[in-house]
Amino acid sequence: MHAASIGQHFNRFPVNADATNPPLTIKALFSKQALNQIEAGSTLFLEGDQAKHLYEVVDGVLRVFKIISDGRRIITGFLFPGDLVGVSLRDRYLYSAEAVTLTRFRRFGRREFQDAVNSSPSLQPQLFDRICDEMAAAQRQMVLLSRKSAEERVCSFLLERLRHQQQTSPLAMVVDLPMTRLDIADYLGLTIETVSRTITKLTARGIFVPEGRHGLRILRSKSLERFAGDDYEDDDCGHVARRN
Amino acid sequence: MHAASIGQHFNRFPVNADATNPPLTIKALFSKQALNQIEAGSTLFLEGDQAKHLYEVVDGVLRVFKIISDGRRIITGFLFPGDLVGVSLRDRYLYSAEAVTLTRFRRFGRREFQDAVNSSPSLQPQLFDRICDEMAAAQRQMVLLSRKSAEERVCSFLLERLRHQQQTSPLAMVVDLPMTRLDIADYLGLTIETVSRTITKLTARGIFVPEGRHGLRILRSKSLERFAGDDYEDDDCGHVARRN
DNA sequence: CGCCTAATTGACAAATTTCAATGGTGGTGG
DNA sequence: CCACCACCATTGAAATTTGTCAATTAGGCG
Repeated sequence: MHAASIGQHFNRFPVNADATNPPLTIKALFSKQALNQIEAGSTLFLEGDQAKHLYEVVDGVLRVFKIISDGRRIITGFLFPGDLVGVSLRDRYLYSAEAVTLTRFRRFGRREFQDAVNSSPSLQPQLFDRICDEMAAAQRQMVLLSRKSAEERVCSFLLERLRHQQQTSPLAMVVDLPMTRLDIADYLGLTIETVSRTITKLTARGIFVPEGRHGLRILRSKSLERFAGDDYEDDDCGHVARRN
Repeated sequence: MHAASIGQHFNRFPVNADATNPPLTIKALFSKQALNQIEAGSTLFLEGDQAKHLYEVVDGVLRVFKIISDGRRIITGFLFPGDLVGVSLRDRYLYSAEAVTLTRFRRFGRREFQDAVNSSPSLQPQLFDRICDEMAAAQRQMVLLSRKSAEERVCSFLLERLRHQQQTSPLAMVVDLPMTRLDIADYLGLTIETVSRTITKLTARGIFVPEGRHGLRILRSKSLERFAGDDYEDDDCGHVARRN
């Protein structure tokens, strides 16, 4: 993927937890905070709440979503260990956050966090990087929601998850999906039925095999990539004629 | 709209263009840069290019987009006078930018911009605010693309444009649409035909009347709001049934 | 082992896209 | 100044994709 090759990540610095020096990494900053946890299904905060804190997911998975009229839900993202919740917001949360699974997290007062970042030149680029990642992800999602077919959406999602997992276990070929089909549907802008049918169809084609209810063993990751539909690196310059 | 009530805007400070003091606003920072312009239809930069500059639109309109396989185009945003292009990016542009109309702009080296912002405590919150706005806009767009009907998308778009124009001329009731229907379609994740049909339908309902090819006089802005589908501020908890 | 909920599957409906044709507008050159 | 051309927009009809509604199946946990 293109985006992966783009940025240097500054958030892999060695951790300095020494109390006399300011922390060198955001991770170190959070590591001093108390560890909390919430049950699967419970709410971390609601859209519109005063945004008093920032959160770092330590363990588990969160879903971040908005609700619009007649109860339609849009999951704008899932958050995994190491992710920050609420980096780019002002005084109110723009979305709600719930635990998909039992989730442990640390939190930080927004004001204190800002102060810490502002006073540390080494933290600023890290925060900026995180924000850029968030923005890039948002744009990828807009592409997905705007123009991709159900099949492309599901493949993109699985690929995203696979790649993410491979950052920690490079050889992993089983995509773990702790969230429900409804969560996936609300993330991909589809219905539960369409997600299910698409998974069935891809299974039939031998792209993967289900492994329990929350796992898919990827058999042909190349096909997955091909079906994901973001191969703008294709033949030539990508300025070719378009429909009609 | 909810988002509008959320943040304080720090970018309305009085401009200090005095050469001896650092500029107090991003606008002031840019105001010292040379004015350039590009023709309608020409390219400012391409996705994947080295991101050497940041741009401020002075006059005109830009479209910002990505292209995926088989030439599908996704316009992730339009940029109007006062907007910045490329605040949240690393070393490469994540999207291409083209002029919709003749556009005048100023630009700034990214490195210099970062330095200026980092060395000025008054600029930092301004930049942060811009980034938050960008993120909030991206999320609104995800909601739109994920779950809204064609009618809701078109109404949301027109409302967005109307509100934007009313920031400068509060009583304006004519939405100016300098972009083509294809641009609108690629922004809303629809086809040109669906956009056209939807506009026809809304015209028939007396929501607005066309004024030339690039203008719509809004007659019933309340209806427009109602049809836009983001009335989560409703009576009570926002889980009520709606519309038609 | 059996229940409960999540997931799958099927038949049908609805919304949007696709394909095709027509209409309109603005610009340019005769 | 008008006519024509190119491009953009609109409209219609058919096709396709996805959503909706209604069963049915199957994991996983007590």
